[in-house]
Amino acid sequence: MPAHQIEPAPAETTVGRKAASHEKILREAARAIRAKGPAGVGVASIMQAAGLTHGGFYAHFGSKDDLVAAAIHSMFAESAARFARRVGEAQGLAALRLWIDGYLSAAHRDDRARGCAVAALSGDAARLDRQARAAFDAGIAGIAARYMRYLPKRRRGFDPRAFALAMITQLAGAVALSRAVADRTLSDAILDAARRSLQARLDTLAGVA
Amino acid sequence: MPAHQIEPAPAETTVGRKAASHEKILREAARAIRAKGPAGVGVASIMQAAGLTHGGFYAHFGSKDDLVAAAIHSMFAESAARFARRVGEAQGLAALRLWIDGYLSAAHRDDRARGCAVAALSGDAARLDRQARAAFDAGIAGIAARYMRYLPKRRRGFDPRAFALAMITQLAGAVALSRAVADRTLSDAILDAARRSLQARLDTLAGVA
DNA sequence: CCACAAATATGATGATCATCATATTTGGAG
DNA sequence: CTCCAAATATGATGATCATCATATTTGTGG
Repeated sequence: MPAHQIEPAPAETTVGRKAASHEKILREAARAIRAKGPAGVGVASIMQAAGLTHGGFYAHFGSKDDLVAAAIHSMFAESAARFARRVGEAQGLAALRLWIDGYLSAAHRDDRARGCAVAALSGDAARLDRQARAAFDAGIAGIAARYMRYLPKRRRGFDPRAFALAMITQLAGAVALSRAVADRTLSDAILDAARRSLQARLDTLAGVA
Repeated sequence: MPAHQIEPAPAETTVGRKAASHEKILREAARAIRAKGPAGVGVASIMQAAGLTHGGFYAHFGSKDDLVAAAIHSMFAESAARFARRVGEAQGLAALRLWIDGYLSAAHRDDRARGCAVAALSGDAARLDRQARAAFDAGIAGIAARYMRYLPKRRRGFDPRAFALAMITQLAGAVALSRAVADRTLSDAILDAARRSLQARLDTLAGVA
């Protein structure tokens, strides 16, 4: 019964083409929204990036707000996949160390369009509509849960959830600020400071565990 | 020779009125830009908030971009004053502890229009013009210098500048994310986690110092 | 091979916005 | 008390944008 949700429709068929267009629009929206902000990007330019014209948009999404919410959802799904790919077989704190180094890298800073949604959209999310904010909240909760799986269990003096949340804000805050400043040296120093601070906190955690 | 820069012109005189209007526009711009983002606020609505009509704007600022840059400059000046007022006579790490608790409070989260420019604008700054970004960079450098004055001196294993930068990103990242999430409980947990993490890092620093 | 329906394109519409040209108000000098 | 210049207001202009109505294309079943 759920087979039709899994099987992609043949690309040749009409319905398959519509689905392909839908995905393309979503992918381009996710890129553009991260790069220019939800308010900075227009429906027409997203459609053009997807190789279509603006008029057909409303056959795919009910409104721009709907698109933004769907795009945010897809960004977080992308992030989960990227996390899995990057940490690979690493276990425990070693996995988080790998993730932190990639997150706080110049490459991530310089690829806003494909980077983490939290770093790209924390400043804008508060101004979005209910749907989009719900997608954002769900994404944050998912990231916190993911980090917690690689942290020690709760015990006296250690709260894994609080650690995970503090880690998210340190990571996203550092990347956001490193993009905000124009001076390259300062930007690099910000990433480096956050990386060393977080890795040192993991050292402490390892020592106690 | 610099006297005329200090003496405010009498409010009754024509030139005094213009200066008063200028200040009012700047103040309202600083509020609106933090609340709605630089792209989310229009010249007309700022002028209306200042009790004027849109047309007179260009007698005060050369462009909206000029206004944004000036507003960012004034936000950081405000922040410096707020810091001094809040920490009062406190010295060393105790001063930073006071500041951290105020920064990571629900009151700050809920007053975006008058809060820290870093938390409000980190996500938008990268999209602003040269002038505005220069004002932002200068503000960040000023904050880092301020924090460093309350930290131990540089020594083996401790880099005050790196600590200050990591602190800025943790603070601003946490407030930005606490505003982004719609769920109040999660928002409170984010602020609390960041506060505990930062205060614990200051504990470590005090132990070593 | 043809006609229908789904997918996409073309082309409005009304709203919002930065900017500017011109008109009106008003404090203060004569 | 009158008139000038500075300050502010009124009212365009052209651009961009979300949305929608209508036309055109195109794959596919008959």
